[in-house]
Amino acid sequence: MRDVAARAGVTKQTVSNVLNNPVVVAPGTVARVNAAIAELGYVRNLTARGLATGQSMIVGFIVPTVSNPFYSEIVEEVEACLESRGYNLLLCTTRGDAARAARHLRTLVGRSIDGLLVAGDSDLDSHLPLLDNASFPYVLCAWETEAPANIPVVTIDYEWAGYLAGAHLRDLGHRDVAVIAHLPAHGTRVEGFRKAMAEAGVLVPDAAVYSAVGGVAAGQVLHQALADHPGLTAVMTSHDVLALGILEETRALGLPVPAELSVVSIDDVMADRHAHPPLTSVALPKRAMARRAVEMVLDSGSGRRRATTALLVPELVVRASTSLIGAVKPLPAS
Amino acid sequence: MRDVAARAGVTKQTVSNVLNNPVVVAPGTVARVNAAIAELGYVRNLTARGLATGQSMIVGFIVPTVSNPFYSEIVEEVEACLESRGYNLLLCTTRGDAARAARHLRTLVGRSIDGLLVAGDSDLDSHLPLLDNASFPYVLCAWETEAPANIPVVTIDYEWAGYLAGAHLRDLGHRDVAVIAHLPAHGTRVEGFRKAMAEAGVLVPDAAVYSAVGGVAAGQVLHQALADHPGLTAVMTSHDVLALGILEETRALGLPVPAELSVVSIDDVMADRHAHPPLTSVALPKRAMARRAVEMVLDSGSGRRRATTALLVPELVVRASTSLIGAVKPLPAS
DNA sequence: GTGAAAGCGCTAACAA
DNA sequence: TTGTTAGCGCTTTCAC
Repeated sequence: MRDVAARAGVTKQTVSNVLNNPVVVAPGTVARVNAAIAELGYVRNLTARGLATGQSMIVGFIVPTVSNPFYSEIVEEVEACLESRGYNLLLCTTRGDAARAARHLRTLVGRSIDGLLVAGDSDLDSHLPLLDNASFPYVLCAWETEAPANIPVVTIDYEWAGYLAGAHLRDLGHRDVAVIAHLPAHGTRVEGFRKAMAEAGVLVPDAAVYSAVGGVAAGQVLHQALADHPGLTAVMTSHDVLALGILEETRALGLPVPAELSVVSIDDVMADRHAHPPLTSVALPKRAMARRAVEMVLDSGSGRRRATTALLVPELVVRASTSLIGAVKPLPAS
Repeated sequence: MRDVAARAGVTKQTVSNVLNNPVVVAPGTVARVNAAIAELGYVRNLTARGLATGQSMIVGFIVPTVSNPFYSEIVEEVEACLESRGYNLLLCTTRGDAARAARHLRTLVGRSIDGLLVAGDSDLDSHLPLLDNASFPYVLCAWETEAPANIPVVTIDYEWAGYLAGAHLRDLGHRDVAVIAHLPAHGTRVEGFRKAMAEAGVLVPDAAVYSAVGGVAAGQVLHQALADHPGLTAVMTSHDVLALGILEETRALGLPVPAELSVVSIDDVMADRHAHPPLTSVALPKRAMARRAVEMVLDSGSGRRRATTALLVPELVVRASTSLIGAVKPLPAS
């Protein structure tokens, strides 16, 4: 910067002024400075700028993993929003490792990042106090369990998502249903589901709620559920990874969906559209949540700084994996 | 830091010394300083440290997307390696947008990051000169097209991957084959495939090489290929997303795999294992590549700084989607 | 083993 | 409109 200043016959400060907007600089000077910048191939050092301003133009994001379509979509949207506002993304994954999550948190506090988004409750709950020393705003994101008070959180109404799935099955006439869920993480979704079924007077017993991690496991669990509940007409899964696994399994079993078993899920991942049959799922507004979260951290300086909660509402997307109970069975696909 | 120093009755410098290894500090002093740090909840400012040392402990990574299993796996491994060495990851996605890629590159040059990994050749080829001004080492990664000379690159022998797929089909006796590929990006893989087939004297004509982006499109293209080549006994796809789409389609078509059509692919994504049938695929050593790339950028300071090229070799993983030509057809799954 | 001084490259506030 | 002075929080060099 000093070199640029010298070459343009001005001081560092003037160079700084043409680089930043606020101060008006004489057109001639601007031209000379820009010429010098171009000739020297100068790029301003953002670290130094960050130290001087206290703004790093970096936002951190702690996420459990990126190899899950739910999170990878959120990460992409967050990155896109940040980029459009001139920020960069510092990505940290926890991978189900609480110690690692804590390490990340500690490092981030030391970095003067301009904000932090935290998704993936399970690994972090207990370590959140580390952020007390943080000099930047942070918001919790995609938080499914009870969020600590006084911390802004933008999340989805997961219970409502479960309710919508349940109401759908209920309205289709299903009464003998099972749930396959990623527990305990998705407990809220199951509660919502139960509430919807309860409105038709049907109680979903614990014996009809199975736990599974991953699509393959879900497939196995389906066998169990089918054996336990011979009258079963429908299944809800707590997220699409499980549902996709179940769809695979029904195909192997020769069990026609939705004719003999309706399957409804939660998340609405892109692959759902192309599943066989296309999966009925409650769409979680991931991208909207991502955008909201970014706005929230970045704008938390201006205006009120109080903890706010944004609760986005999911919507049912009906495709072909659910049908009225007792509907005529179509012939198996030729 | 000044406060810590005051509380411990020493100077900033001494605090700095206990924080960093090199200088030996009296045990008593160390204890007092650490106590002060703990009491004050002090965390050292990495921006300031970065400005002073020229080391930010941040490595950048430019990738096309994270919602593709190939890249998300690489991103995860890169992040893990960096974390274990005390670095953080600055993630940039290009999303097939060259302008955006260029913007990212420009910003990164201004950040004093300690290194940069660049994957996703197609969007960036032409903008690479922007890195000439960079003050940090960078390495190209997962580069499939011709890499610019004099830049270190760690990638995979994609042609060999194609060759392995071809050799597998060839050794199984297949002669009438088609290729469905993400072109032009995966052209190298197709070339390798052709070489393997050529060794059995079979020429794969351009008319048997189809282009498709995405699994659904691949499914459509399969119809076309089947119509064009009635004698078709095997298909190679250039990556697993396409193969998975094709497997779905064969199921809808009632075309048994591998009895009537063998399918071999390239990549070996986790989902392959659980596909129906499990997909035979040439495994690209993504995680090894990620590790190598991280080592390469971070260690490029020490020792020789010359451009090096690491070419990792893929390996065929035989599962159940390929079989000897003319093998007995199993009955369709009950 | 510890302290004092200088400086990393930039911006903030004010003075000219 | 431009220049001057300070200082962001840390490390480095060297003297004590």
